[in-house]
Amino acid sequence: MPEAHPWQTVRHEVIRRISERIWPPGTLIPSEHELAREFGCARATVNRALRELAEGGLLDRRRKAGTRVAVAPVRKAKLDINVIRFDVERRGASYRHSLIERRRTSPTEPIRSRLKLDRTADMLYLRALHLADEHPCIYEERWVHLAAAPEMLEVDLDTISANEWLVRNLPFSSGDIALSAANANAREAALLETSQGQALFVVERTTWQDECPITSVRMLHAPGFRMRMTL
Amino acid sequence: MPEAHPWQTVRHEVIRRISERIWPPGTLIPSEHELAREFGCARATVNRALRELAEGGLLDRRRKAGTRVAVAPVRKAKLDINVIRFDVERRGASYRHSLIERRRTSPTEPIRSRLKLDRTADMLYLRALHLADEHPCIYEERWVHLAAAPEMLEVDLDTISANEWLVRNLPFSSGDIALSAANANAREAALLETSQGQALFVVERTTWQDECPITSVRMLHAPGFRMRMTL
DNA sequence: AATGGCGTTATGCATGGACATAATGATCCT
DNA sequence: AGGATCATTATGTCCATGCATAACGCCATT
Repeated sequence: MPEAHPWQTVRHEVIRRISERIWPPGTLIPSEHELAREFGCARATVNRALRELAEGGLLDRRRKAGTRVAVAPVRKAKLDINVIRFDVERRGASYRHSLIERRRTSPTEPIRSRLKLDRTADMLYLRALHLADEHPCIYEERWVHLAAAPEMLEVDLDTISANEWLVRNLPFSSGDIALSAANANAREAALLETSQGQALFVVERTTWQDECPITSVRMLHAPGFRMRMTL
Repeated sequence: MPEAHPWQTVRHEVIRRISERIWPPGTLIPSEHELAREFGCARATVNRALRELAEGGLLDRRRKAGTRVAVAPVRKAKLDINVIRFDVERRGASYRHSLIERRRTSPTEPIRSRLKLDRTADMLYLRALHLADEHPCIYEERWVHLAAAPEMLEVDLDTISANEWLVRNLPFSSGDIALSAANANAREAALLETSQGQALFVVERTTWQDECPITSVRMLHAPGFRMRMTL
């Protein structure tokens, strides 16, 4: 495995020294200057390597104080949030989605507080099913803030899912995600072709553009779903 | 909001142009050279900003082809994986853990295949409960590969949890995580002080050091648990 | 019309120098 | 002794420049 780029060589070597406990947790490691001399490269190169490792949580860096190996590393796992259709098709299944309900209405109280809107807000309430090879894989309930996405009214949601339209047309700047587990109620069980009480994986996502809420969605995954990530 | 650092100014401005659809999805944005001229900074500075945005999934960059706004952004959510004790204490609760079982044994078939070990592997099988304010919040079943962590045999697991000891003493280089939902069986329900069939949030994590497996753990979270992340 | 080669170009990375900033630790003053 | 001050130092960031590499697109050849 030839390390073509110096900064990757440095990163790799630092990881090695940490994992082999040459530099145990808590150790103050040499300064960028010293490492640059040791590896025979520029300080900026060492900096790039150390910065990446610090972002990953393996190192703690503070000005003047120096760089030390994280004592109790808060590892950062990365999760790719993809368009649902892609996830399904990547698994080799055919994708289809089906709109169950589409209603223009004002938000319920929980949604109002979550999106920081008042009762006069003009919203679209959508319920839809995502299918893989004609089997339901996700049931979603979504609220769309029409002031943030007025074009949404014109979109043919049988052709393109709200999920995909929003991702493509409103690149959002921020959002938060909550993952949990819940027992399927009768309606949810029927839609997902499973039985009442079945444990479902729940993803709740709210996205914002600056301070303006765009959409909030609750997605129930069919039994057997596993969300994978690496760190 | 004064942007002290040029590269942050650039990043912020690019985000603005994307979110305000001045550069709609798919657009080929100006080259680093042009942006550097426009912002009156060095190309390296523009590069830093664009590279970060590309890592976040908002831009697609290819040599010669240039940089374009991602059409269907695969957003990257970041999850902080902390030591359980910290998570509990940060919520203001008192932490305690309790070892239920500790057995030196050879791995079961599923574990063997997951960790790519054979039946002769020397392992520690642990079952433990993590409590917040004396209420169970996580039940974990863990396999530790003793060849990778022989000191584990000497550790007093009533004093420090396996979770914490491993994180502190074996900074791992890689790992994978799978999240899912499962119905509690009778034993799990009893341990977590809930009822059978209750939907539980399940985290399965396997960590490796280079190619050598260290530990594989299945953690069942008590009802009501929500894992939060931002993107 | 299809194919193969080649120049052009945008990004990827490196260098070496510089200044900014923050925190440490020693020194000085009260 | 205690507190304020300041030089030191490691990281954070920047710049200008250069070479490396990948890939688009033109062009000549087949």
